[in-house]
Amino acid sequence: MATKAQATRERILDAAEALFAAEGYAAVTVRQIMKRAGADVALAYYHFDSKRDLFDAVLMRRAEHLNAVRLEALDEVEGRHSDDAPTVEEIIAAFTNPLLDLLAEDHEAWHHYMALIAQVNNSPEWGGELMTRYFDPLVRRFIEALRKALPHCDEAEIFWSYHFLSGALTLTFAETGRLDNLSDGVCRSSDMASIAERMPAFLAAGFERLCAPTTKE
Amino acid sequence: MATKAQATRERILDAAEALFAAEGYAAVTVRQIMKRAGADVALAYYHFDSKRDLFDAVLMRRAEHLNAVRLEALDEVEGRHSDDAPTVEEIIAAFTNPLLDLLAEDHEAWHHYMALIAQVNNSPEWGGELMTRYFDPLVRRFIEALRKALPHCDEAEIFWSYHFLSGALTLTFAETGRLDNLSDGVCRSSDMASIAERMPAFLAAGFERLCAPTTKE
DNA sequence: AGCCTATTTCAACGCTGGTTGAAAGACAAG
DNA sequence: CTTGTCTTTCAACCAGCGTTGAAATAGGCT
Repeated sequence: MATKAQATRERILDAAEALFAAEGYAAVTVRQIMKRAGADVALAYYHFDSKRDLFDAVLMRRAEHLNAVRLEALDEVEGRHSDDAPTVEEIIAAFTNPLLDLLAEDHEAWHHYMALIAQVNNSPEWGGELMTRYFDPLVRRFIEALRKALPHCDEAEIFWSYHFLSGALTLTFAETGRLDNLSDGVCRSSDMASIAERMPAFLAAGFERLCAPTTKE
Repeated sequence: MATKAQATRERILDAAEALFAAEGYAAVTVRQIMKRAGADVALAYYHFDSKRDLFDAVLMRRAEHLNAVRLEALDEVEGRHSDDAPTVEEIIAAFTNPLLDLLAEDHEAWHHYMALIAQVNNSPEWGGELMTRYFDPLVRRFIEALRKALPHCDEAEIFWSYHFLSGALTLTFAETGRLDNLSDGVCRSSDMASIAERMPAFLAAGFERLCAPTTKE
């Protein structure tokens, strides 16, 4: 059992996660990471192949857990509706609530991770490929569920709606402080209860409006 | 008329904009920028104080124009409604349509700019401060207009809704290719007509749902 | 013509980046 | 105690970074 080495490996990942989240991949040096982790620089290259490999490991580590709990939440919602389909808002809540739970459990860690994901999602260099690699299977399951909840809805409307959702979600969970500045303190980015109350409702309304058979021929 | 030097200055800004948009501030070197601009490295430091100053100049250059045309669009919408208030969707369209117009005029340039803004908006390091510095006056005007269109609505609901809008908008205009991958080609990030048809409607529905006096006491 | 200023080039400085090879330490098995 | 493997440290390499000072060029005044 290499439990001691595993622990340092985790410390390295934690340090890298925090720094990458705060300043972005390129702005952070391996030396900074290892200083924060309290270990020698060269040790990074014992546990990981390269800086880039370390970055991938940071992304991977929590992606698996996150996908698992979200899948569970979706299954739970679908299980509650054995005959009818869940509402759009319920499905979206199954997508966002697990995040809120994880943030409640360990805000520090998951907050860093979410801030990092927001940057990746919005990067032309990485957004296309990395988000697809780490999250696509789960997202496709959610889109499947949404399609059932909106049976008369075009495929394109659902994909576009999901894309709007993705942008709103990643920015919101990134907690950049923008909202705090803009609202002069009326709203706080870190107020998870406010997010839980508002985000699923807001987004569900968007889905339903786009999928309503109104103006389009 | 320093028209010749102005032209090189613009070429430097164009090159910097494209590279910063594609790879982020820290990943891009001044040498790369000047190579793309077809000029000597040192010339960057004749026209700008530092790499960071160049970055600010890139952001500033189009921000002013963008704010101006958006303000014009909002004034135009409000002018059309001298007695009643414009609808939420009209106001949001006044926020997004100018972007679509600019992209139609010169896609290359404005696409780079939007991709850059998406990264800034989602960065904890810059999102709070820079977005506030460059866009706040305009955003506050829009929020004012929205407040009039939703007179019974809480301030907090409007700020949160705007925040969701901001995330959806910046990711969408960043055109990262994520949507293309996810939808297996059914939707294309670069399809501006699809955005124009769907985004204002989607977001307006969200605003209206959050501001509807239903469940909240 | 010569001059003056605005612009552009050249060559370099000091420093830090990611990365590595070899040596040292820890520690379990024999 | 010795051996061997896993983990950690030390010291260094070299390419490339942001930045600068001084020299070259260009182009409008007088």
